[in-house]
Amino acid sequence: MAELGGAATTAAAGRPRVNPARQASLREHNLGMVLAEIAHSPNPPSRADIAQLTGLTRTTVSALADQLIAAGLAAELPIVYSRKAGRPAAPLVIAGSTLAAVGLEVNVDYLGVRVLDLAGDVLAELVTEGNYRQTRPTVVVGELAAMWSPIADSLAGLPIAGVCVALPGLVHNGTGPLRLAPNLHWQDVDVAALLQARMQLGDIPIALANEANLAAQAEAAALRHSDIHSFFYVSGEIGIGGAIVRSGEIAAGSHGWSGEIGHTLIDPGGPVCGCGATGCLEQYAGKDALLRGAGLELIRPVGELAVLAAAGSGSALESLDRAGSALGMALANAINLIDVDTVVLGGIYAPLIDYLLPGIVEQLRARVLWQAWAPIWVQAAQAQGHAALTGAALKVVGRVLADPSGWISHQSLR
Amino acid sequence: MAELGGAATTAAAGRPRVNPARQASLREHNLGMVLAEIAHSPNPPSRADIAQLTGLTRTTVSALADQLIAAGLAAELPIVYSRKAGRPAAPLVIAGSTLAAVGLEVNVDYLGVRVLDLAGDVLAELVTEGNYRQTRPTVVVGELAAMWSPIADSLAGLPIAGVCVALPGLVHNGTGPLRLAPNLHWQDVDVAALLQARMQLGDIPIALANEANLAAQAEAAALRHSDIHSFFYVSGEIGIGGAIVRSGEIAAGSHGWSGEIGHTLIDPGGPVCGCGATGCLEQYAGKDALLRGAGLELIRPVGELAVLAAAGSGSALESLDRAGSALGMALANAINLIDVDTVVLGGIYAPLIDYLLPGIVEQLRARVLWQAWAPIWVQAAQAQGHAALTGAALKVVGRVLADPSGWISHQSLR
DNA sequence: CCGATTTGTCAATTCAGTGGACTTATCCGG
DNA sequence: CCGGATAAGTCCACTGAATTGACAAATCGG
Repeated sequence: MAELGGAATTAAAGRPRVNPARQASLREHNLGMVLAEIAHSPNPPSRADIAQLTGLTRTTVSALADQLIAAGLAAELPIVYSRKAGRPAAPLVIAGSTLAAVGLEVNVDYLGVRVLDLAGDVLAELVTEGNYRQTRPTVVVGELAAMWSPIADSLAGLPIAGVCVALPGLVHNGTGPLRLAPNLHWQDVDVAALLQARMQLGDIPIALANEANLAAQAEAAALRHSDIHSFFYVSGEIGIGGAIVRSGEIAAGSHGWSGEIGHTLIDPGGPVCGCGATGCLEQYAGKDALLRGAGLELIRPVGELAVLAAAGSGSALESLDRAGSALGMALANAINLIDVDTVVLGGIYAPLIDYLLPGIVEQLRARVLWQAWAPIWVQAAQAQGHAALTGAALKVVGRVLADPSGWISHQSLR
Repeated sequence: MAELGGAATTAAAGRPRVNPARQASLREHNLGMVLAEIAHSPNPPSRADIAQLTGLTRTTVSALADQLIAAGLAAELPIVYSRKAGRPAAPLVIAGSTLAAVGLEVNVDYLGVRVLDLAGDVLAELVTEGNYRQTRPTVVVGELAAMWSPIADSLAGLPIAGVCVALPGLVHNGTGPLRLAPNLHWQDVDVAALLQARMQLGDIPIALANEANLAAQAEAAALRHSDIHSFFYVSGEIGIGGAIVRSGEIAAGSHGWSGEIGHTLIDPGGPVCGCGATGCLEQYAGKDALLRGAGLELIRPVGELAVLAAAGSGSALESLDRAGSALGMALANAINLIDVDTVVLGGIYAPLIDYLLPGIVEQLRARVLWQAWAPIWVQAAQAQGHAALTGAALKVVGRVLADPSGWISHQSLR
């Protein structure tokens, strides 16, 4: 976004290049800017507000807004009487229910479908709890497609802007196959192709992404109206995922695999990890390690751990403290490396944050080089309830918001 | 760069915003694109070549090229007869000797000045070896300014595009004070203000940056015509610095402090580090640790270590192996986190790479999650001879190349 | 009801890039 | 030695997007 002439084309094995800018690029850019302003303002802005905020003239904003309204991407609210002098403003909002952004998720203990409209409101949703460890991809994808089909009917002709699937593993470049999902026990599965065959979506593109990255995207959206736009997101589940967010955007890395913090080295003499190495963070702060350390069965929900800790159970507190310290060490490494000043703890860590924080803070104090010069914030995630599912749908929404002209011309073709 | 309407303005404590695009933004963008093409093509391109490469029309490229030539940023070479049919092409190059980009460096064992022109050729250079541990900033900056003054005279009226200073420590945001340079023993020093007072440059801005980040910038320039544009750069010195390079640009982080890998945790039971924590990478792979492990005095040059290793010295090989393993562990963490597929070893590691590589590769094999799906490259730095000094000057060059219209209008004001 | 004020629109202007035709300059084959 | 083929660079009329300043619309306050 914000690239003149569309995104820079990173030609395979070539020097990074930028696209030429023509008159149409101006339109695309400014159209995107106006739509972003409508989408992200705390309350619906008027054309004049947008002109003020963007630096464009009212004339230009008017023309652009009209185009957005005509395309069904924005809408005018009834004018609101502000009891101030002057002609009252017509507030603009993102148009709801004009398109469907589909988020899907395959995770270790549930499958999910969530459909948002452009405004981010939920149009439909379905989550099936289950146990998907060591499953066969074709079967699970079939189940997911079966969940989709009644929802597809209920959407009744609403144009589908795209589909994005959250997966608990390494996804190659946002489209390529799922390389490795250790807890599902999947490897080199072309999830997009499997879904394409079963969902009957025609040529609607199916994107794949890592679950933690998408949860971070949902969190970035939740924090949009705060001052926090760059942070490191930690997603505590069976495994520990993470994502780097800069100015509200996921920094995905060269292959889309960035943010993997679960196998940070904590102690070379530590326990052997499922990945084959020794002393990984996951062995100290993963869900299994937390529960085992507290003497709980691995299938118990983490809520029980919080209950035990609140009751003062020694083994629970000890397990949480150990996990907190280990998390702190790994996060200190990460913060020194990528220089962010905020850490957001999601997944199972959010409800446990009070017990984890002392250990984390102690390690950050000791190990982050610049901790004396700038504050470091650690907080629980705002986005709740299958955040990755929301993030997946938001990714589709974001694509339309970032390039409304693309969507408009795409729509006008059908 | 590549942002329509100039860089996005990240307003303090506001949501990230983008600038409005007007006609002039088109010019700026395309002018920058044409200049970048001239600067980065392996051999001097003609107007027609540039049109081909950028996607602009020949007409447009001609107009833009003429503007660049008029501004003294580009120049036409004598036409070259290619023995092909058709009118011969006039090759365009970056104009040499039309402006001066000044790189300065304060490091632990030398001070340096290096002046490049826009084409990247060295116009002047002066390096003074010395021992600057535990020095007083005013004295050292005075020395540096004294080195500058004869060079300034020799540049005889060439316009100075900017000054950038490489420092071995945490620099706040590229301009703010130097927060901490442990080996110089400096803390919260406003180096820019000190230099401004002594260099008599008028209102020419003085930027500051971390030495490792700038060395990485030089390396990125050296690798420009290769296929490598994203990598993690490790700068082995007394301390161990690093930098993240993505598509040829330094990813500096929220405060400009990213890339610090020297205090990655290797073993919580390890030796106490100067930073106060235990088991940092620096204690295993820093210059002092390497020499001490090999039984050498700390003031010896690392060349002696390579000699000992080549002669088969057990303690030298052991020290190098230990360092290699530790580096491998830290790099595995970093690669999992930021997802790059290339590591460049600079500073003292470049000449020692053959001895370090086995340990590094072993750890990367064991700990990088995706190592089975994509190759990881580890190589020695190409840029030699005070790379940070070159990087500092290149940063100034880069600013002009990225925004030629800014430079042109700036120049026309005087 | 009228002036002040603010929103939204209209018309004329400016400016950058495009597309097609044209000029310039070379190579090559007869 | 000349003319056709070929490619580079330029000229010119045109298009499209944003700007500027004026104007119409709609409200508030006295």
